[in-house]
Amino acid sequence: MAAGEESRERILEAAEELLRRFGPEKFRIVDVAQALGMSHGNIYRYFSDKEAILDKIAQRWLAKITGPLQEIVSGRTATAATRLEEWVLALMRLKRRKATADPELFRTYQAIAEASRDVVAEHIRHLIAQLAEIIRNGTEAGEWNVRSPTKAAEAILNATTFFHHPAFVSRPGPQPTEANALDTLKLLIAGLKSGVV
Amino acid sequence: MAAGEESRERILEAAEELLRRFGPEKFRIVDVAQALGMSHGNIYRYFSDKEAILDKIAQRWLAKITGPLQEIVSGRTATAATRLEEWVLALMRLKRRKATADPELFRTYQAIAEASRDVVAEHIRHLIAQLAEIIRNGTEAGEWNVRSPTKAAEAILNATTFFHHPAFVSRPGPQPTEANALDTLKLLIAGLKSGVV
DNA sequence: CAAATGACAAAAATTGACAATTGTCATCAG
DNA sequence: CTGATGACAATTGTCAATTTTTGTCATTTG
Repeated sequence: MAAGEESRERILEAAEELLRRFGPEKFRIVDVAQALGMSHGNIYRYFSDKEAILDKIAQRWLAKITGPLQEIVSGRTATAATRLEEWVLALMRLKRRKATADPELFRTYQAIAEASRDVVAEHIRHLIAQLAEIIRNGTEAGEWNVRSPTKAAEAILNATTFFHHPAFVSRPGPQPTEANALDTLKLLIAGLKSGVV
Repeated sequence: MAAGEESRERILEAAEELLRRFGPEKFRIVDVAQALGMSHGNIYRYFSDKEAILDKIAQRWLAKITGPLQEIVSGRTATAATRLEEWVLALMRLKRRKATADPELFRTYQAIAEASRDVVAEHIRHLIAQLAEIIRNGTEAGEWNVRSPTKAAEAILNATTFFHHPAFVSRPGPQPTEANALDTLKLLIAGLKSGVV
């Protein structure tokens, strides 16, 4: 392990623990230091500031989304259409499950992710890349007729935002159903055949 | 004018003026009363509470969106596909223009609308009804093949949320372009031909 | 009698003094 | 020389006291 990497790791773990326990607004650098039995000044040897710690935690959280989705991208057993549907539904379910199981914690991660704009942008690029791969597969298999898989992937991610974006998933009140998502997906998938993108 | 309607109207006008000037968090019933030279207790003869005033203002604001869109719905000159595209783009532009022209004021209206959940729900039903009409026209004209125009309308409104929802329109940072919206719309419109909904 | 007042209790917002937190850095320990 | 400390100024958060605002209602006005 590279020099200092272990300390970085310990700090992140302690930080995440405190974040889960007390939420983002009561998250204190001094408390992280105390939990580790070190002076708070020392934390700054490993992270430039509080934000850098939160960025890293947000990054790890988002990786727990793209991880499971990658299996759907790589699992080449089903048709591309089925995988695309499954990918979107899985994204929707992953977010929903976390939001329902522990709304407090979900809002915590949502808040820190929202503050880490670059981290989120990278996450979105990753999601688009995954979707683009499924679309490319479908085109190569003759299932669809798509000139620009990346453009199509962006269009589909944008079009399904309502179903999986944390801002909507954590909204109070009635949520859209999977059936709603499938209606939208059916239209989009039919569109992929037609060569418009 | 029905009894008391004039007073209601004057109160709403004064309230909106204060709201525009000082924003939603500094909006005070007592100030509305003072602006009209009446005691604040008298306001409650016309509105059950502060929320009722804000609901009404939100309702009027949202009506300024559906109004212009209705012209696209009713103007039967172009093809349904063109009108559907124009309708979504118009919705996007209306929101964007307001958000860009005066971000502060946009956030004010957004905040009060967000608090008036029933008013927003009604607005969304209205939008769906407008879209459904365009879709019904397209189906009757043989342009598309849609069994349930309302379902299709919902699916399309959901799919374009990212482009016109106030929460996204008022987000800092880069906004999706009209070209992005058109990519999504092309897929959706192609889907309408295929009879999947 | 419809329209308006103003006094009132309860709730909510504001203030300001005080405490805690952040981030830096000169210094220390091994 | 790397890792850690603790004292420090500046910023940010807390909380109880105080003020303002809300919503009601018995009473007044024209």
